[in-house]
Amino acid sequence: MPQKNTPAGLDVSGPDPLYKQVEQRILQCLADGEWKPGEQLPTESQLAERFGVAVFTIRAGIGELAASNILVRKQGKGTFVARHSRLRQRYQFSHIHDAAGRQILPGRELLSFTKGTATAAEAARLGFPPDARTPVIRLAMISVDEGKTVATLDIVLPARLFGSLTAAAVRNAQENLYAAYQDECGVNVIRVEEHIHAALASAAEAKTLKIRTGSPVLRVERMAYTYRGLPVEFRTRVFDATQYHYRTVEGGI
Amino acid sequence: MPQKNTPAGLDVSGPDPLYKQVEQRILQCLADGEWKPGEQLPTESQLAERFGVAVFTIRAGIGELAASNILVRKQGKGTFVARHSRLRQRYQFSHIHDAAGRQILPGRELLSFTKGTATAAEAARLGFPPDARTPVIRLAMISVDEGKTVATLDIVLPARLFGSLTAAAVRNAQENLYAAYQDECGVNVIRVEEHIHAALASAAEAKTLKIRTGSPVLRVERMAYTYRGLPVEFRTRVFDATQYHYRTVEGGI
DNA sequence: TTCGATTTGTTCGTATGTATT
DNA sequence: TAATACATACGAACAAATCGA
Repeated sequence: MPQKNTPAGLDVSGPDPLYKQVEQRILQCLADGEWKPGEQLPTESQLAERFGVAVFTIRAGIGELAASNILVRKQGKGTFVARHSRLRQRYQFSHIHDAAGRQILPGRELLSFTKGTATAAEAARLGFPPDARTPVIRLAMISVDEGKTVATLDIVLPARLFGSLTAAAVRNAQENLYAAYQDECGVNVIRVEEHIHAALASAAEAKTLKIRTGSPVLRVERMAYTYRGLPVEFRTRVFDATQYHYRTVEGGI
Repeated sequence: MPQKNTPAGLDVSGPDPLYKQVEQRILQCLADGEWKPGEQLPTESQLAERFGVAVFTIRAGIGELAASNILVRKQGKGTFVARHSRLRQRYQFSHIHDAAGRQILPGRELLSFTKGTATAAEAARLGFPPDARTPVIRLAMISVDEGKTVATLDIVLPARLFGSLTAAAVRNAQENLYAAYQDECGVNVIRVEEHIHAALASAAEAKTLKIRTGSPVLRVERMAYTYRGLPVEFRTRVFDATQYHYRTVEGGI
């Protein structure tokens, strides 16, 4: 008998330690939608019984997912699937700051909500074959802060995942659009990658942002991913580089 | 007796749990230079005896510092103070990518190494009073990749911490300048904050980067910090935005 | 308001596995 | 091979937070 399998499928003699297998199993359940954003997971003892391991091992697995902001533990209540709060960002996903260093948390205004097919470039980014005419939803928006247009915001979403998204839901969404993705479509963004470019404002951008054509702008292209690296959103933000900049922090303590 | 103190000073009845106190004590030892970059810490059992707690508690404290890349644990060997490798970045501190998405890991060329006093703005960033005429070291460099000048790189260092730094040490430093800071001056960078601006190339920048004056550039201003939030370096990098861009990733798994 | 049941947080002791020297 | 050191795993106890009776 070269290996021992518990009924739950965890492999005691496998290459990965049990707590990492627990982590993967929980991630799989999340990807399968068994536990949706905001919902409570079974208690640690229940999970221990289900997976056939000690509570200690469950805690180690959950601990890693909590450190990654995938799960949230609340003493006395339980363990929950992390949500994007409606009122503030779960991550510091908004990196726009003004010249004084103050973080800008702008509101949004929806200009258009249209359905179409992905361009080859968009399909490639969203993980679809370039010639598949993948149905997408396009959102054209502007970011507004204290009455000023801070940035243009263009979003491309695969229609297959976001079929239930409506213009009204986008308009009603408060600070964080990703909360609407969760509530309306069950899509949970857990990772983003951004490419920051500098460019000169096009005539259209200049008009929207009320700046001069050819003045410097920052263009931020973001890919957002859900569980298991599945790409779910491509967005482009353009803003006046003479008024605003982009800020990041790296490293701990 | 409202509280109980072990001889090592850990407060059992304090507001913070023991493992967090262990974390703080270890951080203090690092800040005091008791264990220098690359050196081995006492074993977990020794630390447990020293602090008067169980090995489990020491492991919890060390675990948090290891997760922050402050310490490195090696099975069978011991726990070590993390180092900036000479050959590659400990963090993905280099965020410059080309149009094809390839990360640029450029070499450096030292143009000048001078000593002077901080401007008011520099003093403010480095945590000194603006009128103190704080002595600083200035490094003017260019980043070079495959024979091309990728970026200008200007660094300001407080002379008080970097008195032992020499132009030769900077020239000899391989990929990672922060390794030289460790080896030559015992300064360990553990956190950086970057502000990314877009601008139009000045005449001087254009000449160095071999681009046209007024073409778009990205200007990245970085503050680097060591233990306990002490600022130790201010650097500015400027590069051609038509060839290169800045990339970040956020979130887990 | 108080009390008790539930759930996670912290701490300890112990045993065994695995990498290093 | 043997000793050392960290990694994994289990069991147990109590603390702290939460919630409902």
